[in-house]
Amino acid sequence: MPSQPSRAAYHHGDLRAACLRAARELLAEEGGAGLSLRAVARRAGVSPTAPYRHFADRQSLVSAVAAEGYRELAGYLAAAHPAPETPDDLAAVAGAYVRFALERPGLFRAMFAEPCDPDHDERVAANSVVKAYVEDLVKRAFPHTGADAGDLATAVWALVHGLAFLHIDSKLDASAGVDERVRAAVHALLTVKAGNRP
Amino acid sequence: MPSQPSRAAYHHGDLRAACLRAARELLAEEGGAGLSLRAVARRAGVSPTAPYRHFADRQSLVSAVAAEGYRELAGYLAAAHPAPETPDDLAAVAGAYVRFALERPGLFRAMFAEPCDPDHDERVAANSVVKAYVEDLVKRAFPHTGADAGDLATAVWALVHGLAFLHIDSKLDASAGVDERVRAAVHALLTVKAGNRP
DNA sequence: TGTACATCAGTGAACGCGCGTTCACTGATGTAC
DNA sequence: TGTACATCAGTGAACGCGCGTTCACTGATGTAC
Repeated sequence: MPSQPSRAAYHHGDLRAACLRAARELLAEEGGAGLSLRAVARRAGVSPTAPYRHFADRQSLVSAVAAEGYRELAGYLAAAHPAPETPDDLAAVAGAYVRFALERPGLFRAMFAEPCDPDHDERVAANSVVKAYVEDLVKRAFPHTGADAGDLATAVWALVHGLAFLHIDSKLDASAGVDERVRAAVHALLTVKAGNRP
Repeated sequence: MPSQPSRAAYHHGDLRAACLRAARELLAEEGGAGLSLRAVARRAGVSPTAPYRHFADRQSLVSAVAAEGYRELAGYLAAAHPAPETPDDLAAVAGAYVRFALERPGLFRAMFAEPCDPDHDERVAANSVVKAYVEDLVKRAFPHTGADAGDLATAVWALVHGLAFLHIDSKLDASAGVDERVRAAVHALLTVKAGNRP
């Protein structure tokens, strides 16, 4: 008779989920260097080799965590503004992007600080979702920019991505409020393009 | 009698410089994970502990490499345009920034992909030089933007920094030419601000 | 110029560590009859 | 309902590895007299 069906259903319950949770905690506490299969197992309270039942190797674990991060980022952005249409809406989403990175620097680095393993389908798909989301977003906020819509999307993404990395790597003064700085920088870019609308 | 005064002056010649060179090669070939003191010593053809004569510990070596990278980046940008004054000049410098990252992704990551060790004076100084350079650059290209000059400098730096990272982490289609993409994105931003000039 | 000595760059053995991964295993769960 | 069996999640010992760092050392270089 199992104790509870939802938790600890059998041997462990859901070791895969527990590993992912442990991996995220390790990323938060020790950064990418601390993310080892053995550390994950230790934290999940399980033998060093147990995770191999759920992940082929270390790389596979990392990719799974990154994929989870991408999905979470997409949700985070959507929550910032459900249906952004104006440049101001877009600025709010941009702020959310940077905030996401600042609140989970370890995860954010794991997602972006290396080329995506092209063999890990789940990760590739999650990455694509974010990219498509950003492009769609920019196209919706600036529907009349015409042929350079892709360039604009790239520029916007690069701007917030650069702000995120410069902040988590402490390359900017932390004196000014982060949110303010993002807003100011994004507005400097967006004010312009808004003028392009008919 | 020493063989040659410039090279192999005594025991090794200039092991410190040889270590830095070896470290850069390792970064280029294997990335940050391959940069160990032992690997550096091996590559320099010296015993595993010899580098300790020149670097207090691993962190110190990494910081020295990063500092060298910052100085090199400053030179690289200056070479792209010796005295940038117009937005077009600035776009050229921005392109150089991204090219620098693409040509030395390992070094670029070592420079930026972690908070700067605040105890390593040389590294802190080199980092400041780049930051001041970017700010000065933007101020010179847009002398009349007034109070938000700092925000604009941040935005420009973030834009090129984001482009650099998105490229070296393969988050953008590599199909379009990198230089073209940078130019297009930078122009999207700069065209606007150029309109602010009297 | 020649000798005695101090300096210090590089050596080599050794330490303890955590890592990824393998393997044969155990023991609980689920299924077929 | 009860028993026999297959499945498979997790175990634990073991492997070989490269790492950072320590230590006492050696031997070449430079200096004082």
